[in-house]
Amino acid sequence: MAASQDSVPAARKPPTILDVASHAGVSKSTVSNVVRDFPGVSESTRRRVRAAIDQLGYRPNVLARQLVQQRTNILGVVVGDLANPFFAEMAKLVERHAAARGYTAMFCNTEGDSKSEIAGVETLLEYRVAGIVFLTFSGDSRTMRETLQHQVPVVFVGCHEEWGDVVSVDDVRGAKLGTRHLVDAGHRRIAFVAIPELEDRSDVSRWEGYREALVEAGLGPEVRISWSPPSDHASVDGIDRKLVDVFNGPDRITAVFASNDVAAIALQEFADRVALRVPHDLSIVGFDDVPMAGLARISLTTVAQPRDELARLGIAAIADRIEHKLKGPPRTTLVGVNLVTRLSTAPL
Amino acid sequence: MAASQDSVPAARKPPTILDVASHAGVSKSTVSNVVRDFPGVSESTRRRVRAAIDQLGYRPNVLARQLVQQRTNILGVVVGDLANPFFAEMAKLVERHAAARGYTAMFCNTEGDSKSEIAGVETLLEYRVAGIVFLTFSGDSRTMRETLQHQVPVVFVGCHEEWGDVVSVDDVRGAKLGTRHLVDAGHRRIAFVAIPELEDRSDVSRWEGYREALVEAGLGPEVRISWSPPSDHASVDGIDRKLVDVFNGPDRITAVFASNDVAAIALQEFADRVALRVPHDLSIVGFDDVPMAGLARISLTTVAQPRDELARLGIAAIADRIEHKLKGPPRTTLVGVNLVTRLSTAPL
DNA sequence: ATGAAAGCGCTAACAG
DNA sequence: CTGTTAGCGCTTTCAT
Repeated sequence: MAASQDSVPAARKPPTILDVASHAGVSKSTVSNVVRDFPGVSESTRRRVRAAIDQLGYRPNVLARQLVQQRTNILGVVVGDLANPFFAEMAKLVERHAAARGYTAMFCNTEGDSKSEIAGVETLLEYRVAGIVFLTFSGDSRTMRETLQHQVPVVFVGCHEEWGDVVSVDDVRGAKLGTRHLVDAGHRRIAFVAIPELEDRSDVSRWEGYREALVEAGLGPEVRISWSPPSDHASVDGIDRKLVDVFNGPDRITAVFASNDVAAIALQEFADRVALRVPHDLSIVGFDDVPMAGLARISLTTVAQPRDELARLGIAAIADRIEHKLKGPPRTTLVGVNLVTRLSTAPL
Repeated sequence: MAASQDSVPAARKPPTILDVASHAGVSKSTVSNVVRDFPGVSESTRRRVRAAIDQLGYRPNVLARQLVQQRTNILGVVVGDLANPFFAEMAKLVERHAAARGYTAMFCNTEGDSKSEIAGVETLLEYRVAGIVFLTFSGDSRTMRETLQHQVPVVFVGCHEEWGDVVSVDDVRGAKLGTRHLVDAGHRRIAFVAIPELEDRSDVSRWEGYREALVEAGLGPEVRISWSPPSDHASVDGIDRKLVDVFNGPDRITAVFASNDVAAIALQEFADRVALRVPHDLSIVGFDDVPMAGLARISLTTVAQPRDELARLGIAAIADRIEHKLKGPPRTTLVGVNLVTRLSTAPL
């Protein structure tokens, strides 16, 4: 094989609709009509045009089309951490459902940083995305709302802000379910654990659910642990402590409700490291039901979110909004959660 | 708050460069010059224009710009399974490095299906992406090559095809390393496990490395297990068998080299289920070193790929190709792997 | 049934 | 230093 054959050539200019037109001996409008399957085109010309298209390898330029149509089929998807298995799966599902409805997804990973969240959204807006799907909203609601106001439809999937459509689980209910499971198992000293980098509005609701469950059970006080794995320290009710101390001593925490599975699994890992036995010394409940949670070796009790349903309804909501099938004030759709009981929890 | 305030309004038409121009009392070229930080613009007009931009909330229309410039800053990223933690992490890194070099990533999940791979690439091509990054290439090389030929630069990151730039680890060497670790531990009956849905060119190389390690050690024959978790059966050297039987009896397999961590962890899970002890009854080596592999409860011995380096070099390669800083025939860049020894392997 | 013409919002010469 | 002009590739009236 000659070297020249193997060389990577400068990208050749792709054929335009005009090339096809002259090749087929018709006007460009006719080509356009054929491409878009517009009715009134005679069978013979249609065939001729099709032939020219195949021959030249013509592919319509979406940018040009969308420029004249004044709207794109691009959906911006904002996600905090693609490496978090929950979001990875959601991203995949969102992409699939978007494609099924004729939209192309443009992702934007924000690292949970409100600065890059704004920057990402700005980029999406420059591409004139038809809508934005937030899988995480970690940012500053005020600023974001200002930059987005009246620009594009927005849907929050698995998270919530009151200024856009929402499709999510009832986080309060879910957290209550998870915490109550611990209460029912006889635990009295139950803490809430969150990873600060990932905190958003959902965490607030989950904290709320946790709190309500404690109150209803006449338990208290609530204990909030803010922990960045794999650190040995954490902020417990706002003050810095050695994490291991929290789980030892007479007043020790015997069970934890984590605001998501990543936090829960990190805590389990921590427990293993410091020779705390789960669930014997410490029961752990997570939130999300990431695939990993189901592994026998992890076996995490957790509150499962119906990921596919979230993605499907989320895309449906924004597509309907874009296509003006849905009008009026923001709508919230809540889907059910259910507790998956595994081996990370046990009676006290 | 009035209901009308909360309603989701029809997207307002965003201001154009002309609006800004008239607002600032200059021509649109001047606005354009300001936006693009073009030198020769007087400080006073620059300020006036900037003011108008802020006031109107003007945001350049990237589509229009890229249409006239005849090139986009969009990078297409083709990935087989975003939910696979290795690819999720790679996707995230690729997005970040792309952004750092001024490109926007457009992802396209193929489910390892060559049909949707083609469809996805077609879509990317319609958007006139500046280049395509393959994180997986599961497809039909022939067809793909035809559709891409002379269209856009292509880079294969962590996978390889000879018709584009490649940035990957030396899969053969990596697999040899992993397998040799088993050989050195005294294992004599070592099998190769792959999940058919995820197989691609890398798997072929990894099989090759596995084979070479066996040959060099004077061991054999090689055994290839093609398994779809969590099935109880698998194709062993082409014939269907109960998977558990492979690891029992006098001629039992005592160690396995899996073509990736997902397969390895699935196998470990299977072993747990059928009461095979890892590593006592069965040693397992994976490939990738996904974050999960490092959890104490998983503790998978595996061949680690330097993900960030792969992503960085991959983006550098394609960006250089796009920007004509790199010319000539396809180039292959191999980066080092290293074996991470954990508790899933032990001497026979 | 087909073609001509007017833009979509922007950049990039080129004039002034 | 600033404005004028000619497109980029396409869709969309409106004639023919």
